[in-house]
Amino acid sequence: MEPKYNPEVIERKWQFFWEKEEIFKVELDNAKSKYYLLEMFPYPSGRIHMGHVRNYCIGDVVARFRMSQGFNVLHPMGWDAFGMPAENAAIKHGSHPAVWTINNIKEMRRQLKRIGLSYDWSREIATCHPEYYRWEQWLFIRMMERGLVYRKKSIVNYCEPCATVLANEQVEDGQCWRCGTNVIQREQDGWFFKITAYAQELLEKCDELSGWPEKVLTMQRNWIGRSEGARILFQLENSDDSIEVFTTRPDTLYGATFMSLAPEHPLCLKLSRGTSQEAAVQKFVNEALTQDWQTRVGENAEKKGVFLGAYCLNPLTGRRMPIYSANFVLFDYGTGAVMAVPAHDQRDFEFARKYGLDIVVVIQPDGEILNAGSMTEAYVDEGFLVNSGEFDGTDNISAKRSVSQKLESMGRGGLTINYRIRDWGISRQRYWGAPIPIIHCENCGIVPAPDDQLPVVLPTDIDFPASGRSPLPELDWWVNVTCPKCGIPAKRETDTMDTFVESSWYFDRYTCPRFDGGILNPKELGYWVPVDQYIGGIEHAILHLLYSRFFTKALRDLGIKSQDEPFRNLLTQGMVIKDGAKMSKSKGNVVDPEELIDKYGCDTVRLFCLFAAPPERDLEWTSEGVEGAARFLNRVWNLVYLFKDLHFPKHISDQSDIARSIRRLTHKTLKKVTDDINNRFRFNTAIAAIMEFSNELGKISPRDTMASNDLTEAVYSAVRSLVFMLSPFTPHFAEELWENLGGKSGMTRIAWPTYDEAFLVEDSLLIIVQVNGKKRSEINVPVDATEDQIKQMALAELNVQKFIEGKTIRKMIVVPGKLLNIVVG
RNA sequence: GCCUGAGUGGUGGAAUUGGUAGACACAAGGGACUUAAAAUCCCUUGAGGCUUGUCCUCGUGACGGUUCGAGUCCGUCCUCAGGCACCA
Repeated sequence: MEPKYNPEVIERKWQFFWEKEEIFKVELDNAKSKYYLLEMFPYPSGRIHMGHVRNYCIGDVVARFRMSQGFNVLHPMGWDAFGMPAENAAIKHGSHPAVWTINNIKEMRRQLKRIGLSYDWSREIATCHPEYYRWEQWLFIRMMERGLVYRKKSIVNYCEPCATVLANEQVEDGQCWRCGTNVIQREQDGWFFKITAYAQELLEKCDELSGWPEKVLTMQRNWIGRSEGARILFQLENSDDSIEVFTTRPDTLYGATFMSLAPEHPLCLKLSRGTSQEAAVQKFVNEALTQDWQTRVGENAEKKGVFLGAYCLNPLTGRRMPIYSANFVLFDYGTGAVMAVPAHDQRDFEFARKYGLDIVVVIQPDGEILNAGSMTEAYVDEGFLVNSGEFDGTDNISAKRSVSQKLESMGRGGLTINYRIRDWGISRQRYWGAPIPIIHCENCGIVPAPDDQLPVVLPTDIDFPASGRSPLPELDWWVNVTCPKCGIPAKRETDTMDTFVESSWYFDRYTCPRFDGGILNPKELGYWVPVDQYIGGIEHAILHLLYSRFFTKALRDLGIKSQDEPFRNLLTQGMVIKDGAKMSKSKGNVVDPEELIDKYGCDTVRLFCLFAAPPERDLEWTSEGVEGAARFLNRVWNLVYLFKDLHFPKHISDQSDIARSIRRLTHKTLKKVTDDINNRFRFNTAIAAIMEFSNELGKISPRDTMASNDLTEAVYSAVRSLVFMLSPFTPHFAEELWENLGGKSGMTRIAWPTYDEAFLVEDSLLIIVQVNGKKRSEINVPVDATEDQIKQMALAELNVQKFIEGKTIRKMIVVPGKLLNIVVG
């Protein structure tokens, strides 16, 4: 055994060993319990960063621990390989997105391998691979057949020079993030996934996700945004057409005095046409649509509107309600039209005051008379209906139902549930994404690519234009095809899919990554899913996790999956922070993982990542802390070196108190570490316990063991337990020590040590003695001491007597094995 | 504004079910070794007090409450972080 810890040599040695022996390769085995552990796969940006390291180290501890517990652990890794940065780099450096991506994957795979993670690399997936997106295209068509995919016109952020739709997060201050041009709102055709079909189930199933952080569930519930209310039809004056609104306050319908439409609402221009308001409305709508979002609906945005020159009729009062377009009405929510009840809605109130519109009070609170003329703000709370015809006097809560029922009987609306969540627009006018497998035919319209023509391969043998535009629409040889239905010349869809589509099902594909008989191999899928533990950043709390839940439900309804939910347990790890801020290039506080590995070895880096904070909290990076982790490993190395030649005694002839206490601490630590990893994911406290254990062992010298073979046995076992407990955290370090101690290599295949309750028994107990709840003394009592004996010993304590002298003992509270509280008065 | 979290020494954090507050580590100070430094090892380290003890008082964002006993439970409030936000 080397007298000094040399991480560079041993890390290379053990990584080679694990790879050669295929230690982490797993296969379906019905005889064994499976455990599917997954960390969110990375975007191949080129270099791994500390956030990745932290995420994957946390996962690796769990994986190795479960392996040692005898589970058949599926622990895969892959690449979320489509996306804009590849195109961006291509424009900047003149490389091809595919080449850039493949090189990045190569580099990052090399970096990940240096951390010594327990992945089954034989299952590696890159989502840009045609054999991956082939099945995504297949699924797209199946979903289309079930009505879960459709095409519609919608209003999107659009950058003209770049010729693409931009996601909201790609618009900065109203400008394109890449070219700086003002983004415009443009109506455009696009493909949508009907996630709203599952809105209710996605919401309800949140209650069953007991292994998810409450925080994430709350965010998802808010995002889905269910609200109960009514839909109401307002007939247009001099027309048979109606405007439909959604409201949560049908009880205030008698007080609706005007109507507000979102500027995007098609009726704005239609109704004002030919009226004296036509020009004003055009100007207003145009302004609202070209304005950036913050200016229009931001915190300080002014509420503005314009009369359309048209009226609709209140279905219950018959009142002529002027129709306005208002900038604060969201086209995306409800129906994009709002019945305005100024007396009972603050926005409508302000709007009515500004434009001189009628305010009619229809809800009266108890003990206060509202007067429309003197109100300074809307009354939005509960009360009784007034000015509401047959409903006068009913409380407004029950009026919600009765008013809705009346509307329903009139055919003018009824109770309904509205969701905030929108359908998922997946069309991107980008090149580097999975092609949408559709053919547009003049005769047949939209025709899916036939299954036997899948995958629709993204052409890669092309020059990538410097303009940044997708080259696909210009690629005549690719775009021009014959219609699979009627055979006439037709054109391919040139939009590609949002990259969130790939990440919505990759965890299923890991169960059978090379299967070519279908999207998923039912046998493998049935054995491995659901994911038992998913680990990743909180930034995916809504999008990725919600989309994945949606896909699992869609796959279930297609008869492919049998689970309702993809991820049984979710751990959201915190960010890596340095000098109080998230590591970023712009702040100049980035720490390069590889430099650290060069300097200290990956085991030290791993140990620090796991020790400095519990996983879900942010981790403050300090170089001193890393030094500390390295020092600890050196101390353990030296300790093991010191005791490496101890032999397990043939027979034990003596009894040693030190041996007993070492044995007790060994098993106590085993219990603590097992429990912390198993049930709590508290690696920081597990490591702290190991440190304490190691500190105690450090106090024993080899000379002590010569005198007692009882102690020899205790230390022999303690040192081996110490090394084993470190194996999930610092696996190379542990394997090397284990081997030097004569152990078998491949520790994940060796059973995790169990603790023995018999060794945990203490010789004596430390009892805290309190007087009136304040600690006044502590006493050591024999384990078998009776309550009376403990009380007598406590009362005999000098410092206790000081505080009870001259007072009456009211009672004594005994917490067995821990504490005695003497209550005096 | 609403919804989540969180607030403990100089710092990161611990205290798992209401029972010794500050484990473990970092930093700092002192000492040993060394010609010296680094490394390593040992000691001290929440604040305050004097009577220097198996001592006392205070102390977990603030103020109340429940309890024999509260970092932990309840109420009110403050601060910070994250999410949502004119959602009809």
